[in-house]
Amino acid sequence: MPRTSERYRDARREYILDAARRAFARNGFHATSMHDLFAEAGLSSGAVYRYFAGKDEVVVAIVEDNIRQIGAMIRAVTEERADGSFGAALAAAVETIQAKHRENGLAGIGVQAWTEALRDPRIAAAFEEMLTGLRSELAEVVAHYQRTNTLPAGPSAESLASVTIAILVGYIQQLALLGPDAVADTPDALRALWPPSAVAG
Amino acid sequence: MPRTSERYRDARREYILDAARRAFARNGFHATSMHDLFAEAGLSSGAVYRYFAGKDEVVVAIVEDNIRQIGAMIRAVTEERADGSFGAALAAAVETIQAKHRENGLAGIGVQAWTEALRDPRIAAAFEEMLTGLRSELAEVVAHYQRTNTLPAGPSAESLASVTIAILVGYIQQLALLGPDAVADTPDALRALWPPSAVAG
DNA sequence: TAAACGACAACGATCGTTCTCTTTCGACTA
DNA sequence: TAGTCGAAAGAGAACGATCGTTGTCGTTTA
Repeated sequence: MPRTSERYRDARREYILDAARRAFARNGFHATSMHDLFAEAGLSSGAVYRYFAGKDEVVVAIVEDNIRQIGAMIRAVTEERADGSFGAALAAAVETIQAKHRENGLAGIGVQAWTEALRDPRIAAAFEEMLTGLRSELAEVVAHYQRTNTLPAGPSAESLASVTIAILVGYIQQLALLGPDAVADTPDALRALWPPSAVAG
Repeated sequence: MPRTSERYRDARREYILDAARRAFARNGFHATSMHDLFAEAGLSSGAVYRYFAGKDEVVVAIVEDNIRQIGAMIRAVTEERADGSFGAALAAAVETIQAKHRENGLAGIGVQAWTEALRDPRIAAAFEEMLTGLRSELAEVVAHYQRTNTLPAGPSAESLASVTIAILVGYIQQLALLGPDAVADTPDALRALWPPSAVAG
């Protein structure tokens, strides 16, 4: 077996995915042809097709990675900031997303991924898992702020978690469509909406 | 000139757009071929191409209409509810969007439209106009709630308007990806977050 | 040295679009 | 008012281009 170490194959796969991410971020999933991808990667069709069964598989791999990235970022930030204010945690999440977007077009891929979820059951399932899982995890964080009177105690923690996710999703959309500068003041607004020791509800 | 009244042509165009909307909501912009559209409308290619120069023009027309619809709904609700609470206005907007989505798949078309905006300059311009226009209009509404201490006075009204738009955009995404039932409790959460006479900030 | 890797040409299918021909109907004329 | 003409509307076959994919053959390496 020549050149067939698992390490080699994984690295090659990742190399192709990196090229695909660049091409997709530049021109979109559908406007990017496989030939465009071959050119971006500097590889032949044969090389790429040895690692991916088809274009759909490349797209799914990229989307699933995008979902994991965003989910992980939100989880990490909200959990490690659990001692600060709710607004500060949200602001930190938003700032992390923005920084990542500047370096690899995270938001654009994300918006395209939502559209793919409407059509591809695998992607839809990945999103449903991520969104519902994130909602129940955020619900625990939110419940903490409800107990400290930063957030109203009336509504369920899950419903507040949904609104939290909506804010982040909406931020990603504006990041992709309007650019980072247009939403540069969002973190300030979030911190002000839910400051360290406010009492709402 | 046979059958050439402006009324007839407009009605015909609208008929084709209705068929396109159904087909696009079912299968997505790209997975729907022109032949699918011909079948859905019960027309020949010649008939459709007499009213639209190409597929892109159909997509742009649908997207621009979708943008207008959503923008108008938000404007109407937030302006006529300016006497109630901020949370109630947001909840009403969300409920209006949900009702419209149940009847014509508004949210799915919307999510797809965001992706198209990344690639088509005409759609990008339409979105930028809509989002920035909506932001400055919502800023006036928001400023009113800032004066009545429902919203914090610290951040700019524009930045709070951006967060407001993010909530609505994020809600539309969840509506499209998870379905109406998964976000049925969002209105309650919004009303609780910004109740009639709360003091925040 | 055998098996995996990779290059490259080419194929088959799909899809958007066009072209030609027929049908329909409003306007003008006798 | 009846008849005719011409232009717009519509049908449908077909075309050309694109694109994803495959198959073959040389190359590399454990």
